[in-house]
This record gives sequence, C-alpha cells and structure tokens, in this order.
Amino acid sequence: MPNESQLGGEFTLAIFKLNGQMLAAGEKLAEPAGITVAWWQVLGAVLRQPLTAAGIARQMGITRQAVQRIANRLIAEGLLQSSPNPAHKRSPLLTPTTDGRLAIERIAPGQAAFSKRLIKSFGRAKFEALISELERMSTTVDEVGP
Amino acid sequence: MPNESQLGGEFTLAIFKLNGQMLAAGEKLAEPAGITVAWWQVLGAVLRQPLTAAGIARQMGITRQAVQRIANRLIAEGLLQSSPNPAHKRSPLLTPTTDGRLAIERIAPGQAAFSKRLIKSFGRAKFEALISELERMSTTVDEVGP
DNA sequence: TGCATGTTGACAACATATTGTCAATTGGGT
DNA sequence: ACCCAATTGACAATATGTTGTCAACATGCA
Repeated sequence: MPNESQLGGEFTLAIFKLNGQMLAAGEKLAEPAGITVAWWQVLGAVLRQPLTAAGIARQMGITRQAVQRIANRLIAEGLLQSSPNPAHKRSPLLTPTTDGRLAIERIAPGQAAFSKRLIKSFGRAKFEALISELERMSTTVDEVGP
Repeated sequence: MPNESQLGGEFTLAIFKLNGQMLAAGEKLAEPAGITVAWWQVLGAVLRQPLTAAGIARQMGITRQAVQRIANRLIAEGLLQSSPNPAHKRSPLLTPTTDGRLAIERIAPGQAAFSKRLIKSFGRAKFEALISELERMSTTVDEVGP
C-alpha cells in the first residue's frame, strides 16, 4: 500500500505527463495552420468578444506580460488587430483579423476529430466523469494549500 | 449536452489548470530549500541511482538539452557531482552531493504533509481512482493520435 | 478639483524548454 | 579491423513564461 507521499508524487507525475501529451497534441493540430498553441489560445480568447491584453491574461490565468508579447507578435503577423478602447486610452481592444479567424477555422476540424476519437476510445461517460473529478481536484488543491 | 469538441476543450483546460496548480504548489514547497521545481526533479531522478544527463532526460520525458543545462547549473551550485562513467567517456554519471541530498530532505516533509492533506480532503479511494483514470487517459491519448 | 490607488503597456532580466547543428564517442555489422 | 549509425554533450537560436520597474492612464474619495 503506497504512502501518501508516493501517491501525491504519482498524481503529480500523471498530471505533468498528460499536460505534455495535450500540449504536443495541440502543437500537431495547430502547426499546419502556421500557428503555435500559445497563439491559438490567445486568438481563441478573442473569438467571441474583443478583449484587452490584460483581459485575455485574466481569462487564461497567466500574466498579462506573457499575453502582451504574444499579442504584439500576432499583430505583427496580421492575425490580430487592435481597435481603440473607449474605456481605456492605453489599452486597446483586440480582435482577430480575417486571417486570424481563418487560422482558427483551419484547426477546428482536426481538434474536433481528435476530441471525438479520444472520447469514443475512453468512453463518453468516463470522460465526463474524469473532467468532473479533475475540477473537484482543482478546488481541493486550492483549499488545502500547500 | 456538450459536443465532443467542447468536452475535449474542457478536459484540456482542466489538465492545464491542474498542471499550473501543481507547479505552483511545487514552487512553494521547494523555494524554502533554495531550489526550483526543475532542480528538484533532476535531483530526485538521481537520488536512488546515478544516471547520465541523457538518462535523466529519458526518465523525465523532456529533452536531454534541458536536463543538461540544469545539471550544469546544479554542479556549479554544488548540489550535483559528476563521476566518470566507465561505459561512456563523454557522459559522466551524476549523483547528488551531500548538499543536494540535504536540499531534497528539507522539501520532503512539506511535500508529504501536502499530499496527506490533499488525499484526506479528496478521499483516498477517489484519489487512487483518479490516478488510475489519468494513466488510462495517457494511454488513450497515445493510441488515438492526433 | 485634487490626490491616492489600482490598472495597463513597455522594457529588461531571468528561468525553462525546444529545435537544430556539430564533433566526439560508442557499438554493431561486415 | 573497419565503417556506419546511434548516442552524447556543447553551443546557438528561438519560444514561452516569470518577476520587477516604470510611466501613463483610470477611478474613487475627500
């Protein structure tokens, strides 16, 4: 019977491993569209409504500086455009350009197909249950520390 | 009822979020010992038996260059030492120094306590089941693509 | 109005990880 | 014994993220 410390280590390793696998999968899906996973995430955040760089960062849970650097790059690449923000002179609203939307649309079918294969192979009910348990684990980690 | 694409996105987000949480928890645990999570992982890999840099990389699932840079740094910091490898002239075996072992030992109690709180709050049976499902998911991802 | 406080983008320094290239080394097959 | 492929460490370039600092801007309160 494993002790608590070993179990904790196993869990952390399992999460790290899956994180790496999902990142690698994302890279494979995004690469044909000429974008990276980070670009995909930033573009995806402004698909539904314009946001400022700091707003995207809050939604993604990373620092605004990280988003800012990627946003600057995406604007330079012509995938993102900034429009004046009436609420903040120095913080423009960001929206995808037509090219930006096209890049996301090129990724969507592959992502959907991959999700479908994953869910079918893992079992839909099991898949939904796993997400639910992962979210409960997130809450637990927030509660107990370290 | 969510479609497959949405479910896949939810799962990826859940994994990314927990990865960030566990990384942050690791940083908090390792920081008092004056080391980082990456240093912890490399030192931990050679606690039981000496390994070459490339061997550590294989075990950790990252590139040997990443391990090499950290190993060089750990040697410079006096936490890791390299000894001649009879099997390979250019690839020395790496072992922790006394200071390196002390650093890990300073982290261990906090890590064990955190694991204990996590398991108690989440439920031991549920915790073990979650690890099992995560490992099954890892296998599934490897099998189905993308 | 005026000022303290918080938000925001710019910039710099650093840590971590990746890919690519190179030369030295190792080991297997002929 | 010899050659060729794989392994390994070194080095460079790049991507992504962090923290810290600064000045410009926004907002709420006296």
